[in-house]
Amino acid sequence: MLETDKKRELIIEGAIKRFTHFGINKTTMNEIADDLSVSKPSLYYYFPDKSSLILGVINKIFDDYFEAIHKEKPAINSLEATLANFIEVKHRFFQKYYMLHLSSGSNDASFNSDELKNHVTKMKERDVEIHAHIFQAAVVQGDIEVSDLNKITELYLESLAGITSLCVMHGYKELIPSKKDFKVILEKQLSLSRIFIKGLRK
Amino acid sequence: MLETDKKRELIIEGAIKRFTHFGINKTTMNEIADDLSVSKPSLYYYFPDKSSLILGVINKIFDDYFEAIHKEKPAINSLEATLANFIEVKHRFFQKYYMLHLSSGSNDASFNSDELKNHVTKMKERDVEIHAHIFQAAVVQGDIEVSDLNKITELYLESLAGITSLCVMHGYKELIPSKKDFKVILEKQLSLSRIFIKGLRK
DNA sequence: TTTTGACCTTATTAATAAAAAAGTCAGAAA
DNA sequence: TTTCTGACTTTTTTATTAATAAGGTCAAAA
Repeated sequence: MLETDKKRELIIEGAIKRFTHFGINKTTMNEIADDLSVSKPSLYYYFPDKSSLILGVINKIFDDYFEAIHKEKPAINSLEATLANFIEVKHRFFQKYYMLHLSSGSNDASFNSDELKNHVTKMKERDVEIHAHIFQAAVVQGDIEVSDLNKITELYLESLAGITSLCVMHGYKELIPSKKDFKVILEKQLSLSRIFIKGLRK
Repeated sequence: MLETDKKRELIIEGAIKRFTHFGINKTTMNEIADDLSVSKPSLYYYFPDKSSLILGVINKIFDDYFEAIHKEKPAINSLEATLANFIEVKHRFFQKYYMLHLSSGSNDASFNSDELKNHVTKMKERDVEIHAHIFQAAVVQGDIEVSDLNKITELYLESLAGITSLCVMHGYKELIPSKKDFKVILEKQLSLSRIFIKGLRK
């Protein structure tokens, strides 16, 4: 049983390598199997279909993300600094897993099934919860003032995601944004975040 | 010469009707000609190709938009109220001309030529100028404080456009967003605008 | 319990033919 | 001379089909 979980992890890691390099749709189950020097039916022994493998990949990535976010949490006491750190964490993941198109409109051609879309949606809801919690702490501290905590948190995250979305589709001639493009996005988000937080102050 | 301009206007208006209803790509030059009870070569007498007709359409729409914005300008003295009015004006145009996809990433499949893309970009730059002017007035009045006027104005408009972009692609199962979707976008934008402005206050 | 070669089925891609739309031009109408 | 048109050509899009590739299964072996 423990061995089984280990094998699953190995497969997921192999899949991630292919996915991040060539994208989900351009990666075949055979290629993943060959990379690991196993046969295709072996893969299907651990994952009933490609979708569930993708789901496993997404789960792993989001687990890593939430862990990284969690590590940042207790670091600093200032709302602005905490959120800036969160943005940087998200940015690292965005850059690393860009080819999977987990962000933007969330529903890329990569995600065929509704199950996958719903799952990504759920992950985003968890992200909102975490951010709402941070905002709540700042409210308690008397740092900021919000009417509807959840609504404002969603608006905050959506405004940041919107920046990404626009920047990505603006320069969509290239398959993958340049280092510079990524940097521009990050700086815009940090700037917007600062203004947004200041706008919530009493 | 005056007659020629009038004919051009008539053709543009006919094209707008088709474009807003079926989209640019699903409208043929023959259909536009038939609607106006003229032959296709007549159209080509006034516009050398379809692109230039599209350009004429875009020009007219943006002229109307800037005129509507201009009418709102002197109305109120408060920055927040002025920007709210601007958002509502833009929203009306966004709704009315949604099928042309002038907003979002600006470069839709509708715009084949680079010329059209550049033109829309120019129109957006003018929009930034107008907004920057409004911000500048508020700076002079001591209402707000901005380090880089143009950068902040662009960030402001981009954050609003990002909201639209995300909302549109989120519910892209339907060809056209529902009345409710439009309303949600408007309210999010107004809310974000308020917070953003407050975040610029001293 | 885990793995595989051989197999089947479904989805993607490639090639080609058919249809439609963009664009032209000589000449007619105003 | 300016504006307009029927008839035409060229280019693009769409539909059809064949070929290939990828997803997925199963009996049997390790």
